[in-house]
Amino acid sequence: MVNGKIERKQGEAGKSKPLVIMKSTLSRLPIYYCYLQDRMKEGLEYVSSSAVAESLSLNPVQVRKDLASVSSTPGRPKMGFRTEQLLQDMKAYLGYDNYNEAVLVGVGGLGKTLLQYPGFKNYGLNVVAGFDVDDHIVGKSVGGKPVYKMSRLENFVSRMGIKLGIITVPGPQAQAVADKLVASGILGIWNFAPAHIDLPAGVVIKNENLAASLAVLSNRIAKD
Amino acid sequence: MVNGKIERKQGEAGKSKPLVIMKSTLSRLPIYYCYLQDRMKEGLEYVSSSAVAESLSLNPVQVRKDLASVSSTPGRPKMGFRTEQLLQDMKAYLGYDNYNEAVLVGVGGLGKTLLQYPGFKNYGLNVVAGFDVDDHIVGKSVGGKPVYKMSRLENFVSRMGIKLGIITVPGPQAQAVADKLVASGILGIWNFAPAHIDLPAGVVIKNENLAASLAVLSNRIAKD
DNA sequence: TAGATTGTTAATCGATTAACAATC
DNA sequence: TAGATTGTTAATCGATTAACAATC
Repeated sequence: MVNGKIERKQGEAGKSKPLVIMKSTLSRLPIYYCYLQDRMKEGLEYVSSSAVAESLSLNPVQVRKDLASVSSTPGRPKMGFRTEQLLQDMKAYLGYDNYNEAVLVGVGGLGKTLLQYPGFKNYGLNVVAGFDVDDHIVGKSVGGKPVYKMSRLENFVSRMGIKLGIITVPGPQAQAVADKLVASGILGIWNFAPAHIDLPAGVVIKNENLAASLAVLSNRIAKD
Repeated sequence: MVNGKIERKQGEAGKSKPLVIMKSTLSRLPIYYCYLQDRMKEGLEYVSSSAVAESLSLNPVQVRKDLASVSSTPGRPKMGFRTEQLLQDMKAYLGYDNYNEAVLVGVGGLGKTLLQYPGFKNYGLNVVAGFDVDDHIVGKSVGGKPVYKMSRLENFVSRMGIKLGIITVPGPQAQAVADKLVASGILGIWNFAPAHIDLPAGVVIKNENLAASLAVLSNRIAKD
């Protein structure tokens, strides 16, 4: 009994931070991050979760929990969180400190846009090259990034040890591209193609689906 | 008591379909739709929810419920749903039958891509024009869509009675653009700008946030 | 002190998943 | 009939929101 009590106490002292952060929290962090950067520029030394909630139209409790789950130091009553510290904690947690390299496959309309999108570097993402089957674009460079032919994909990815692949090919080719990426050692796929992709366990995927977003939006417009 | 019973019975007979469909279901419908189109092309007359679930790596119960919530006719045991009928029901529910007109503001990299994206017409979306401040692009046409100067936005939107606005301007300008759109009578905003937008009640917004998606994906890669 | 803000525990909500009876 | 599939009701899970005590 006494032992149990002591162990519990030690356990409680040990848990400084939750090991995992809720997925929903994670997807809000970049929004906070962006907002805090603006406040930082304004020279605001402290920021309260209530202020953040108010500005971003979120529930204050939700914001408080979200911030608490990443902040290395607890918020101070009546003050809130130190803006700079909080930004740094988020930056570290989101991995914006060290670049994550990625390749992009399919340099069409959307692919081209993403390849030259300058914003990714703020999110710790560095798209190092594009790949395409079209001879008209292979060999060119888009936004300073080289475009190689598909046959070089596997060698490039495995040699550079790249872990993230962005798929922007037409739907029917998505699975084949994914298979190649996986075979080269990719661990995560960001899929913009309108197609379902089957993957072996251990490889994670995030599907970006404009049609799904649009469906929700249109439906809400229609109803009101 | 007897009355109560009768009324309950009538109520049950009356509810042919749920009036509202879960948001999560709604966002899966386009995925089913796409899948069913492929099966249709293959000439498959019937399709079962178990087969759909298997192919799309979803839970069979979830798929069954989703399909049941849009299908005008119940699925038949041992058979499943008539592919053609189900496609038609989804098409109707998602509003893919009648075009929803939209304007796009900010014809930069992403804006240009979306303006000329041919896929939207499959989703019942017709982006009729783009607007921008840059004189170099104003007056040109992108993917067959005219690009007008910003000063024409409000007049254009209100005169054409357009209900949906797509925002692809840099973050700091998003709020001002949204205000103009709302003033012109827009009911829904599809926001691709990395910024929070405040809106009056009655106007719905869907924020598209690549940084959020990326955060979730990177985190899952890092952990595994 | 009073009031604003914090963190935590409990209640609610929405969505998914499990269990099962009904049907062809 | 047996088996695959359906629809529905109940249990579980994850996330949000409400309630409240603690702190500066």
